[in-house]
Amino acid sequence: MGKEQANEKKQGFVEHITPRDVDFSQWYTDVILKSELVDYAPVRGCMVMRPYGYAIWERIQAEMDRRFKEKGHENVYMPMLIPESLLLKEAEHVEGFAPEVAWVTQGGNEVLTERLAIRPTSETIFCAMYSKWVSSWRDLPMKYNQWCSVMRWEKSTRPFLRTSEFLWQEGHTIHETAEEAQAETMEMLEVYREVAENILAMPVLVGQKTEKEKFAGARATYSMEAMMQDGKALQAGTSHNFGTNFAEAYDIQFLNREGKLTYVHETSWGVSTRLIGAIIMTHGDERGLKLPPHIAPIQVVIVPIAAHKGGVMEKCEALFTELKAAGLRVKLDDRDTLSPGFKFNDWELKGVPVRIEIGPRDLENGQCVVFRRDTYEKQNVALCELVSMLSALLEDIQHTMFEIANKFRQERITEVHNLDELKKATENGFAKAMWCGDRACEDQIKEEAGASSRNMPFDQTPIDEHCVCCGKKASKLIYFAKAY
RNA sequence: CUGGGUGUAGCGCAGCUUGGUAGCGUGCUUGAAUGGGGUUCAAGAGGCCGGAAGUUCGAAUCUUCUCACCCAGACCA
Repeated sequence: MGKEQANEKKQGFVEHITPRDVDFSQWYTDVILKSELVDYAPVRGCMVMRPYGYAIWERIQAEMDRRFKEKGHENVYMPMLIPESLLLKEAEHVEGFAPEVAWVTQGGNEVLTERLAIRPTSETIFCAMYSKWVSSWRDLPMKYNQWCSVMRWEKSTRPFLRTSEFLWQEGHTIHETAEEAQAETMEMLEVYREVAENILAMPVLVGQKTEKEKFAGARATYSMEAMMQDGKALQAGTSHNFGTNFAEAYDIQFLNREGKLTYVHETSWGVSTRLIGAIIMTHGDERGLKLPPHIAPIQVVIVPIAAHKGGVMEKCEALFTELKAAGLRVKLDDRDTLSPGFKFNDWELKGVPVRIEIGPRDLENGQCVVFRRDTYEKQNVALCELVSMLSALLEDIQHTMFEIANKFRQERITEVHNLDELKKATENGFAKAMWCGDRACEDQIKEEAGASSRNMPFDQTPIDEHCVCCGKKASKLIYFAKAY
């Protein structure tokens, strides 16, 4: 916050947050710190996830994990350390990750004979184990997932979006055929899309990454891309098909149905705590966080007014019990030194979807005041009808948040036909364009517009015959945007 | 990694030009009143000024080095 702002007479709702439209980056930093999602750690590039932030991650985990298991995956846990010799087996993979690997070189007082990588991702160690575990086509598929943290020695970091250590989930599967591996890759991408849109209320574009942007060692990478409120893209999840690339490097073979030794087809897919950053930058507003009800750690907060007066607190406690029993994630704010006004702002900053106010006036009328965070609307609701209306209200908020985000995104996706249009479109949104498929054009667009290719949608209905960059015959429909 | 900026009480800042051992707001503690959009009054606690070295009788202030964070790029998830 600037000096002038800090010295101004304080008024309004959240004067301690930099306005979103003034400085989006600073707004983001202010929101995540003030809403107590994270704090900076005493280690370079790392963050501490505080209870409220971690609770959001736990909600995301729960939603994802349930779906993974429904699709037949099992959770495992692999070691955090990877011997250098193991990491080095797949050349492209090494080249991609080597610059940002952190190494353990000493244990106690002894210098290690072989240094150990702190996993930047676990393909290599999964491969080592899979090669040990698979021998027959009857063993396939193997569909494992792990929840863990990984470490990448990043040069510049930002809470949730890019930190040296981050929490994620990495699914690793091996299959008998190329078709099965491709189906798995698509199926998990669809799981990600469904959670992003239905649970996080965040519209995403799914599609295939270009050769330039694909994962190191993958035959094909698919992603979901979300648009933040500054018009920049955030890669929110990836799903990779490795074909037999890793299998050949790590010797993962099995006897097929014809009795011939064959390489497995492998996939991997992951989402990280970056999703929390995506939620913040998709939905947040001038008052702070705005959490979709499905992942909000607290869906409903009850704020007593004049709590010491006859019956108020008792009524609040009864209501708390009732809502909790109805399956809602509810919190009673019984802090006795804070004024109601302070609490209103506090819970809005923290993004709680619904607030209930109950005071002496309400008790007389047998009602309460219900406030919704997404639209700021307040209404009086009879206490006897409260429980039944709340679940409908939460669903409506969830739906409305998606619609608003979707409308915002649609308005900022522009079909472009030349480089100038692309530059303009990517200043505050995505450009939808045709591309010849040459790396040179992709590089030139990055150079001139500062925009990178995001992905190529599955619906390839062309919008032009010519490449947006070189004007030659175009072969692909593709999105470009500035990215985080 | 390149360019710019910032580190002084939990948080936000002033003090630095012109050296003399630290101040404001807010928060925190205690008490009382108040309570429907960041309450009020009173009394308190809290900092070797990011770290190291140097100049000096004396350094938050001057010099050098270093670390961390923020912003914009480059690079990467």
